Amino acid sequence: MSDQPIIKISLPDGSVREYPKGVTGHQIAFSISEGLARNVLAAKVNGEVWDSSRPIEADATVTLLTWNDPEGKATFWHSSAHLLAEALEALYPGVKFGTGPSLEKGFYYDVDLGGQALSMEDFAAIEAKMQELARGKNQYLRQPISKADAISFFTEKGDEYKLELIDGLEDGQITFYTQGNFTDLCRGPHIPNTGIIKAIKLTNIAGAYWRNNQENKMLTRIYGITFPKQKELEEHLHQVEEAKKRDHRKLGKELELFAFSEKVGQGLPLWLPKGAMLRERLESFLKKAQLKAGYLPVVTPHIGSKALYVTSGHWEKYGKDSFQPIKTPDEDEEFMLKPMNCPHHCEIYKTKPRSYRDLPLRLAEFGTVYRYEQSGELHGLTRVRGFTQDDAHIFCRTDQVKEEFLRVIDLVLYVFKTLGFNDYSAQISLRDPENKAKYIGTDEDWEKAESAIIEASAERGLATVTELGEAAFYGPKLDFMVRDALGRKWQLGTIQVDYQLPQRFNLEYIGSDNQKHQPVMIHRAPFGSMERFIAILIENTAGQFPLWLSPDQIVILPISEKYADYAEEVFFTLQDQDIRGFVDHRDEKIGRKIRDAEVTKVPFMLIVGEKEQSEQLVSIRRKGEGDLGSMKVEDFIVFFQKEIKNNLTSF
RNA sequence: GCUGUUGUAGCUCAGGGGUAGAGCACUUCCUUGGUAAGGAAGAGGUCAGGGGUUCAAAUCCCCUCAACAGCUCCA
Repeated sequence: MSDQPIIKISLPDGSVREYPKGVTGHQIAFSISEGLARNVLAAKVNGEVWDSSRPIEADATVTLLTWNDPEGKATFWHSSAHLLAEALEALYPGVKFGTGPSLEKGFYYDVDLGGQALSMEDFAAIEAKMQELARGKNQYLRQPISKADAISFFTEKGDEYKLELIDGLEDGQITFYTQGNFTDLCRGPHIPNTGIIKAIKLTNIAGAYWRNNQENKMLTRIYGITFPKQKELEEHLHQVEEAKKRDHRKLGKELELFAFSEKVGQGLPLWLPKGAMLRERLESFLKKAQLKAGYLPVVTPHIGSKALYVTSGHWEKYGKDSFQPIKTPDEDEEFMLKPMNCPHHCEIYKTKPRSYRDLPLRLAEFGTVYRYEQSGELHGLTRVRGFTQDDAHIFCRTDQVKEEFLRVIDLVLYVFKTLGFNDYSAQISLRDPENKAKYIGTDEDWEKAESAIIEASAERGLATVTELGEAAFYGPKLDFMVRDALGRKWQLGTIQVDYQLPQRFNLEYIGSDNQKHQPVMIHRAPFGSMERFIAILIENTAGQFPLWLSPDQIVILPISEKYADYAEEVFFTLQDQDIRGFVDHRDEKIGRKIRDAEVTKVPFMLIVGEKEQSEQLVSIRRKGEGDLGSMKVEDFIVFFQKEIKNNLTSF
């Protein structure tokens, strides 16, 4: 009616429009343009995402969400999960449902098929059913429901998982959503109707524990992804294929960087010559920076007596799940493969009395450690059982913690920047306030350590996310997380403040007051581990490493065997300038040699034939770019060294 | 650790109850070639390992190991 109350809707462009009370997101969109109305998937009302069909009853700030908004996609995929569930219920009567959320890319639904096995071969039929249901353009209908009615609905259906979820919900806050013949317990929101879902692909199937708890039953998790257009699905699948080509396990084999052997053992990488050279370069790069940053190198053994880990607390915490103790001919004598370097470093600290003038003491070691990771966790070089940490422990006074922490952040950022790791996130990992028993140490120490990390991160302007319950058992951490080619997240650099170990090892120093004090320890590793870092480096660069790291920097390609001597001469000149590579003496045509050099990702090809030999030149070809013309060998050396200098700045 | 899938030549993969296949790589020979694959011949496998069914098993069944995907874990 004309005297309907009016409400004010603020839109993202700053405009404020008036609509009758009860207007929906869809109606607002329609008043702007028909095209927008067609594309609206949901509406963000005062910061909360709503169905675009839900009436707005008061003045509000509204953002209309489309496929271009992350929240629009999330809604689309969540609704797709419901569509999957509807298809499953149609094809597998009696199926029970766990949860079915959207993901960063796609969605899943956890289901219990009552012992019936489902495989990827069944996907085609399920996808077809989903397509059929999508074409029905069924609306997603929201329905608030009382707790009692919700319980009776799912009791009748016999779905104990939904009943368990309802159990944790508050009466009056419960909603159901129905599309077609399928009704689900769901907070929403959803897209207007199933017809918007045009392209459907089920991608994977795997087990997942109910409510993420190992003690619970394992459900079948079905993953999928959907798009509003077929073309977008095709593009997505293409991208996934491209990403697979960057997988470090594949490239590591192809480029002969590392290998695994069943006989050596699971999760124990073998570094091949090219990989070892790459790794050594990375090590010396960091060693150089650390020397400038005031670190002192130390070297400690690969094993330590069990007593060392009893003192550190690692024995109690991880003893059962570690490689088991090494015995000696001496009864009762036991050693452990070291799972961490810190206890050894604490003993180095204790080799002499320390004065406050000695602090901070920064002890650095590329220390190889061994951890018995769960077999299901092992993954290429990113999760292994023997790996080398670019470890260091900073022993300092309480008043130096923040300054030291800041200096470590700077070092980590330098490392990341030099290696082109721009896409990282900084995560502050604190202890789980609900479960303090998992950790050692007093509340006071934890609070001091946690605030030191939070302050230092803020001071360096890091964009951080905070995760509760992710701390190490002895202290909070600042972790630098990156993603691999397939989008999985891994921790690389880490900085941890620790008040516990100094206590357990009775570390002390004499202060200016001539009294004994306890130092604070900072554990830190900019790479994290050489193995994982190199894995990510391989994936980031697709195996095309920066010139200074490349195992072979140049290859010399003689046109024929007649120029072999000249090729050797050029090679030795370059080798004298520390330029790495080899001469391709094979009895092949130049086209073939070029192709093989391209495939093995050698940055520079130096072609030598009659013309080059007679004029003392080399013809330069850059991988991926092609012919750069001819130049004198000396000029190439200058050019080459300038290249390296440009992307390898010092700390 | 759990659930599922997979395991055939150095690599990528086809095959499938009746003597083991291809391409690339490798070896030898021919070719001495100018900017992304020259030609020919040859060699190479206990079909992951163990057990079972069968006249016969690489193939079917069971166990073990490993890899892969996800979950759980991660000092």
